[in-house]
Amino acid sequence: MPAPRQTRKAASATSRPAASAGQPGRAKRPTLRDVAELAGVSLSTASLVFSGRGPVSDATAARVRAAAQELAYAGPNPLASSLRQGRTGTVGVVVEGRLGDAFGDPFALTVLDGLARELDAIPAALLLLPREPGDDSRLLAQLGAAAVDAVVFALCGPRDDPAVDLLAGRGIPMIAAGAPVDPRVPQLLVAERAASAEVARLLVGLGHTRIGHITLPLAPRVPTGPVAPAQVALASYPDGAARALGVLDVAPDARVVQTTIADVASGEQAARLLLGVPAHERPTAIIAQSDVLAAGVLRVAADLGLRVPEDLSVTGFDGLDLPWVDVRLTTVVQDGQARGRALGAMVAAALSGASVRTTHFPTHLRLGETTGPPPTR
Amino acid sequence: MPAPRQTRKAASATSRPAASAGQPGRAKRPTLRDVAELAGVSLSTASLVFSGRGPVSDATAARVRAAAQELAYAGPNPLASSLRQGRTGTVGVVVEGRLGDAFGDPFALTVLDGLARELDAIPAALLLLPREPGDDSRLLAQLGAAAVDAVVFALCGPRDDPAVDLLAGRGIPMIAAGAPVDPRVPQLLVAERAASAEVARLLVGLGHTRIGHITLPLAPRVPTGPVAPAQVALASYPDGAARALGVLDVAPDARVVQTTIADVASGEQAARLLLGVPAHERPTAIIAQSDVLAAGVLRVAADLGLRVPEDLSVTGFDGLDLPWVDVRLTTVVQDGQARGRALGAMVAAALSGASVRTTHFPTHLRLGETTGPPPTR
DNA sequence: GAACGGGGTCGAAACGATTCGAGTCGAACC
DNA sequence: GGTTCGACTCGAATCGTTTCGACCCCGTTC
Repeated sequence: MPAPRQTRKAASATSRPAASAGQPGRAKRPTLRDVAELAGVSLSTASLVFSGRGPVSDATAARVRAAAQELAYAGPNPLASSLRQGRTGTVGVVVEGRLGDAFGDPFALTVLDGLARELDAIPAALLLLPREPGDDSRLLAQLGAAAVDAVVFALCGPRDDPAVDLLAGRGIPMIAAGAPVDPRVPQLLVAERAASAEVARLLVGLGHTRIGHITLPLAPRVPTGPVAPAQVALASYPDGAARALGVLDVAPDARVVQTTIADVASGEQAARLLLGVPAHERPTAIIAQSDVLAAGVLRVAADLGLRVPEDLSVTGFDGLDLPWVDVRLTTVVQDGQARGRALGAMVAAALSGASVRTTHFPTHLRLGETTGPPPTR
Repeated sequence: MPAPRQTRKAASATSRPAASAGQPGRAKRPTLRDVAELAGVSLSTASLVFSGRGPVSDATAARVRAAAQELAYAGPNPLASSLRQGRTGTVGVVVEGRLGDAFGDPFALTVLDGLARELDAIPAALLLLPREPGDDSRLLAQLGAAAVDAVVFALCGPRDDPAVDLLAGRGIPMIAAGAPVDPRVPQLLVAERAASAEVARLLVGLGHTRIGHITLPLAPRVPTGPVAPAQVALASYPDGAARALGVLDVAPDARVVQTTIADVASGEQAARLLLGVPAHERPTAIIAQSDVLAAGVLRVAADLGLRVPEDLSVTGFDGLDLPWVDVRLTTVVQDGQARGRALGAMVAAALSGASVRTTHFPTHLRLGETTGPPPTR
């Protein structure tokens, strides 16, 4: 075993400055160079030991590891490593609105879970990038400063997003589920409009003529309240817009109420707006754009003494299994887990250099116990 | 205006290789050097323009910006910038278990939301680091590869965590809420045991003698089922253990059942174990370690025809406002938002070099409609 | 008119790794 | 015994910034 050669600043390996009084906590950390010098090998060999990428004799590797141990070297600095390799092992997820609001919807959580699971195989970790509704500045700043390999727009968001320009300029691949709409962003699409139309057709077929529709937010910072059908097509969030258009395709006279966020409370609020009218004007069916909204409708119906489905039919979207909802909701089932995983797979493909194409994701109508013919008069 | 000097590889600024056929997507991006050369200034001056940190004449700045525009330069590479500055603008959050499970509990989500909100001011983004229960390897790999400025253990986790050694070795500050327990990790603590004991005291004071207790998981990968009181003290998750010990301090005979995850379904399952016994053995009060678990208990009680609180008292923990629970639960209120923000503030302090001390976070018992004297046999 | 000060700019040294091509050395083969 | 072949190791270039100290030039001040 050759004696470790003393080269430049070899001393630094042995005598550490021991956290100078000025700096509170941050002592100087050993680097790979320190380790290499203590082990008496070159920087490159030491690197090989940690990355396991090249042939290194067992003896050398052991010496390097011993040196690392002695210096309390915790492994290569991820930042330096990433810079060199051009990979960070981090994928950004843009989240619309406060985290609590966005993931208060169990469906969104399911998607995130599936996505995380799939990215785990790359492997990559998830960086949360929340966007304050109506204020892009913080998100753009984050995107400019964050080192990510790719960005996923997993949840409903605006059709036009300035983040796309920024990311495209950086050459960072993007994957979306519905929004933003841009040729540079491959999508995992759900036939929102068709699925929604199918629900409306079901109800119309049952004989309903007065139909209410509760949408997800159609734009940032909207209040919960009625929306004119003409405005729907202009909505900034394509996801909710498409579902609403599907309903209007089949039931052009549907009364549309949009919500601020997708949660039970908003669903209740919207339901009260639709149902709090004289009985002869009251909708006999309410199509909600999400199961949590539908859950709110069910609660209001119970509160108003309306039986479901005898007095009121209710439908949802997503096919959640909410343990605290006792009826089986008629809804459009989409597997959130699988959707998240599919998004993750698209990310993986993009990162491996493959060109990713827009794909479709299946849904199906599930008949539950919350739909039936309208009350006879 | 001086003509741009032609220095080494100045040509690369004008003639771009245009995505060679071999590499699918990744064209070579312009760097700050390209911009500087095109603008006819030094690299350092160009850097100054983007960081805004030094004095640069308006004319020069404009020229640099124009050059950037022309080359479609999207701003300094975050990776290189971070490496140089030693800061990434990213804070890791260790999440126990699948994302869907962990944040299925609205309380956890609230904490995360508060944390994100506070970190936003640093500014820093949140990197999700899930740990598969009972399998640290993936987490450790992620931690080794992820570039984070700090790590937060915001949710219940194991008392002893190998991640602490790794992070301490890297000099990355850690902040925790209960676990892991380690002198290198300052904590934001809740007086779990005392709060829990207070609940138990309330029930004992009301006259209850047969008390059931439903705990959060006490260790990774546990099945939902009964736990011997002696095992509680040995539990790997200090959070749930402390709450259980608080109950046992006051009601040593309490029957303890632990759950797999904190959700309504697990609460139901545990409640059935406790309540599915002959009436004279059946607990007259159930103390749940979380409001979602208590919600499960309420559902089972309703299913079994037990009136709350006449036949069964039920308590929770967290003080959630669950829109789909109609009674006002007796519970220990802790403001999750505020707790998250407090954690964020501790992170901010740690990053600014201050030494952070373990702190206590307040809770208070809220009397609701779900507790009363036991049935008079 | 010399000394001084300050705005503006620049060169060069980090930051901490990875990777490529080249070099060394011993063993195996003819 | 010379050659070839691997296995192992090394030096140097590179990733794309930020930042420190020096420098230059011009306007002030005494």
